[in-house]
Amino acid sequence: MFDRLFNEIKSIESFSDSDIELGNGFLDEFFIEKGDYFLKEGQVSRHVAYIKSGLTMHYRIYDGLEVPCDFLRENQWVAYIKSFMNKTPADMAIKALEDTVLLRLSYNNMQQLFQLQPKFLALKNYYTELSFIDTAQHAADLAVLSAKERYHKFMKEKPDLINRVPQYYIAAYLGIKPQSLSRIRKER
Amino acid sequence: MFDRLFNEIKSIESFSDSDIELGNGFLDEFFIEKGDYFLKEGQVSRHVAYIKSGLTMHYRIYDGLEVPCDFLRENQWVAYIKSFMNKTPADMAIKALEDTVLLRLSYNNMQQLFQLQPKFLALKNYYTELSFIDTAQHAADLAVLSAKERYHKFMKEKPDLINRVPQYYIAAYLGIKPQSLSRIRKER
DNA sequence: ATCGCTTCTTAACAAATGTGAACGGAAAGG
DNA sequence: CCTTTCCGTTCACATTTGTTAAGAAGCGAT
Repeated sequence: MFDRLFNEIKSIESFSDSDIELGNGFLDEFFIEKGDYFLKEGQVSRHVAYIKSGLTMHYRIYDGLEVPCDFLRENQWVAYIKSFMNKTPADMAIKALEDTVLLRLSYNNMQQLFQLQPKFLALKNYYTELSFIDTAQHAADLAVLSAKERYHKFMKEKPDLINRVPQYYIAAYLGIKPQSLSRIRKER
Repeated sequence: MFDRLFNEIKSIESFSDSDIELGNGFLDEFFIEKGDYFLKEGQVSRHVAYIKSGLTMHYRIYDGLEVPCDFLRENQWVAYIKSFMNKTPADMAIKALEDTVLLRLSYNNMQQLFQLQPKFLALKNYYTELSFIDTAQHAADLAVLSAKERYHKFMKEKPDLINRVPQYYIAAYLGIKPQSLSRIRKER
């Protein structure tokens, strides 16, 4: 059932089958309906989670407007590291844009897992680095590319999201207004 | 001599004095002249380093233009995780904007350190998360703030860099042209 | 299917940022 | 010390993006 996650994990840190079983024991399945929250602003994040199916969005509110900074979907990990690791109230929220099925790992379970098998620490490191690289690329795109170029790149790299994420969220993610995105889309 | 680094490390992961000594044994001091490179594009990064003094800049070339994505200075760690961890050629360069004194840690030494004391793995995790948070904030600023707001925020948060980094680099970091930055600076 | 609400589109105009060029001063190198 | 190059500034004008407002289209709930 969770083959994809486990095969991926094995290839990253050469986990044994017993490691996998160990890890599996600490996960619990969790469901979030479309529009509901994985993490609300002000809460301390207690879990990270692997997305079995569905779609989540990290975002902040600026001037009453929801501004996304990340979209995560099936076969990705969702977490707000800043709140989760430091146990501080989140200055950001995460909500489901679709009905979403998760495999959750709590903070305490994660710490136990790290004690029992330090390779899992290296694994978490690995995933953090992946997110870091993505975020750095997004920042570079915002600094260097025009609005039009950012949209075309988004379309090329995440074509599935174009139809799963409302356009005003995509616009905000790209740092432009919905009307501007509409204008860009109209050109050819 | 390295009190600041060691005190910081101790407070993060409750390292003992012998841990600190262990770590210290794996570091070597390294000097980079202003304008020289910590990492060239195309090279595989072999080290991370703690900056004792000086200033470095991560950047990419776009249209023949150097576009910074990070400035790091004394008491911070400099690294290009993507190349260093995956042993892939860097798609980015890091150079010194001032004469810079580093404490370097090689990839092999880091791995040894992780074997001998897994806490160091948690420490690396911690520093990666810090950079991640900074980068995510920078991306959000680029998406949400106007050029003027980005500049004022930069001035407020990193006032020392205003005088240490050439303005055309700051402009590129903020995602604007040098002339626009000049115009913003002129207004009062 | 209909109603009500949200999202998307369009347009005219305003504001912000980019472009190209010129100038002057600062810094670097001989 | 002089020369050369680089950097920061300024300006006029072009282009991009934002703003405001309105209507069309999509979507959910009844």
